[in-house]
Amino acid sequence: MKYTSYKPMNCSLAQTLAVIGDRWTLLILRDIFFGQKRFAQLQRNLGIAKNILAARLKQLMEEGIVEKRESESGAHAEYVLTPAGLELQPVLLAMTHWGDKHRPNPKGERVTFIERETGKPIRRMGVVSEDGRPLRAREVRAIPGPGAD
Amino acid sequence: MKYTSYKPMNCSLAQTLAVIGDRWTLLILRDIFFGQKRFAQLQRNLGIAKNILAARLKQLMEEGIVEKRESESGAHAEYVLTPAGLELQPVLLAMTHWGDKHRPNPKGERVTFIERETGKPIRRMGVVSEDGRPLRAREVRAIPGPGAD
DNA sequence: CAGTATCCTACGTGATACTG
DNA sequence: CAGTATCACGTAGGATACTG
Repeated sequence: MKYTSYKPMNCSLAQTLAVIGDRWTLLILRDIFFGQKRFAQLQRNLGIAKNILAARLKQLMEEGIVEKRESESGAHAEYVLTPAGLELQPVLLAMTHWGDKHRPNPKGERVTFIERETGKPIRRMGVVSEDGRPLRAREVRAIPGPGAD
Repeated sequence: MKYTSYKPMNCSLAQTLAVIGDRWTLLILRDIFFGQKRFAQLQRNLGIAKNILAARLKQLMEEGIVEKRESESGAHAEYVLTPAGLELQPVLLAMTHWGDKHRPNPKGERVTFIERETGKPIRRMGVVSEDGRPLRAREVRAIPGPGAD
């Protein structure tokens, strides 16, 4: 009768969904990845209700994805990604790449990710073999590990 | 007053969420990636209500992620991934990797992805520069493209 | 500015019964 | 087996007013 929770599932994907699977969470993280730090900025950019944003940020803090701190001037609060949060970048980028390819804007790419130092676009997110060859979906197989049921 | 829809957002990430952002969708896709093909299998493995599963599969077909076909014997229906669906694999794998690392099962890795031909584990999903160097989140920058607002 | 506190409602979900 | 139909429910989401 209650909504099924992701938490008790012994599945790495479900565990990730327990953290970022809510409707707004990934969009909030996107904005934080893009440099937004403040509550009001996030709220305006996203058009999200304040109570929802507050709840999601609280949840992200409890999950260790985001940290709250004072700004340098001490004038306001800032939300920044923790190391665990930063490691969500491959997830965000893989989803962004897929959307840009399969649900494109007719005017072209909406966003390009470049390497900060060289200015060159990064490589498209993809599955890669141990020695660096790109693999297609069918060339990959999943086998249960010690933590499987 | 209505739930905010992802569709009108000019954002590649939001577009992807419009396709796979529902609570059950990614878990269904996971099972299909893992080789499940039939309605009853999916329903039992996931513990999902039949009407929900039917609705999600229908949606996935409309979005061009999954196709329905007859089994070879003709005895039952099968759901298989389209090319666009197969290209979601990086998303699934990135999420699985994150969950396995940051929400681990104490007994060890829940699943390992190996290259079918060599049997060797694939490389961990990560952001990579044009010439193949792994990049950390902070070394990547997003710049607006022609499809940006 | 950065939230809480309330209240309301629509929607996603879940259970079950039924059908070709 | 592979769904459809119906109904009942909880909760996520939304709007708004208020607070330190």
